[in-house]
Amino acid sequence: MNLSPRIENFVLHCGEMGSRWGFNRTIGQMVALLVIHEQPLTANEIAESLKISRGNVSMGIKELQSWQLVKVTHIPGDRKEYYAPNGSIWDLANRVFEERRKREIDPTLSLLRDQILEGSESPEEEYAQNQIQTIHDLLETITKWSAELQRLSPEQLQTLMKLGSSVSKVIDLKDKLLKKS
Amino acid sequence: MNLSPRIENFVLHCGEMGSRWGFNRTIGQMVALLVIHEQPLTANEIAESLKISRGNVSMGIKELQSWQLVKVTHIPGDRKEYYAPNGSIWDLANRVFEERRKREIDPTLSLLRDQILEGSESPEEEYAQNQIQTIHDLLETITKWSAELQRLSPEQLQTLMKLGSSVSKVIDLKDKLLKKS
DNA sequence: CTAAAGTTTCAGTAATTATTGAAACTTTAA
DNA sequence: TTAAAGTTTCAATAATTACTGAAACTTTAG
Repeated sequence: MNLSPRIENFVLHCGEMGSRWGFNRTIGQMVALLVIHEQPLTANEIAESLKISRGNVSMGIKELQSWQLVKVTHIPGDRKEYYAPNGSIWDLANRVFEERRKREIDPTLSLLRDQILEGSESPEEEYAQNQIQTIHDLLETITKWSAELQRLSPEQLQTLMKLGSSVSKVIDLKDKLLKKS
Repeated sequence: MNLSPRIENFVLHCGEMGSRWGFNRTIGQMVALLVIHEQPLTANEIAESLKISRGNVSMGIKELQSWQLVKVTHIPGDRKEYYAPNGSIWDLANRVFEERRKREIDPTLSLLRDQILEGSESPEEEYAQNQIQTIHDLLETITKWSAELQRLSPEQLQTLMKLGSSVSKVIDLKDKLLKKS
């Protein structure tokens, strides 16, 4: 399994970006490789293509499954496991987005909720408590909004995204709508 | 500078989350501390509160400035530098969001653009090229959309966010609007 | 100009995170 | 039932990233 220079370029880049996207180099490379290949690949092919150990691939697959980014397929008469991306590019991006929300926002939201329940004891903590409330509200809004986006169909999302510079017009529109009813 | 248990709790949590938010533990703690304190703090106070070295604070401040998250203030007759959050919670979140877009999306977008220009040579690369195009389009849409959000006033953004479950209604509305005109 | 107050830098080291590879485990064809 | 094919686990180690603290640098009051 030798990669063409161009594909190798893409795969290596995704490896470098991997850690910024919430995983590590190997995993970034693995996603890239799977996405760019029409046919599913075996663990050995992945290891060979990326020049990494078989064990590393196994751990990577496991991680990618926890992100729901790969699926396993089989070829009749062949007992090897073949791996492929779990859905379209759009599906994958959505899952990464969702998973990151879980890791980056949810734990904090839950801590802040608890802290708000406790109330502020000393007057010195009054300001702190206020700031915590503000952060909490912000995170909650983001969470609700992102859940909302997840609920939209890809087509609706496309429409929304493509609204582009007319977003503010839509907001105005919504205001008018509210006033009428 | 001793922190109350509750504030310490918050600060430590932000430290743990720091790396998930795109920086490191120290920096997460520093932002938390600055945000929770009404008065600006000196570098020494920060070092003492967080029990970290003075040098580490200096590097942290530098990093926070590159994210545009802190501002420096002075007290007349005192030549020490005092640090405070650079704007409201909402401003800070916005900056983090923007900065992360720059680090996580822009480099890839630029690589993909180049790769698309090169075109696909072998037919074997045809599929790869297609996938790259799809990723490119997705990232470009996200970029445009996020620039759009940055342009909205906080109030407009609030309105948009609070649309919540009526987002899809607004999209339908927009469709109707388009058909009329 | 100079010394005191304050800040930054960076080489060395500590802490964390990723990777290998060999051994253990699992599955299946015969 | 067993041995060959395939997969997973995990202790050891490599690679990366973060932190300290002492020395160098900068600023300013007198």
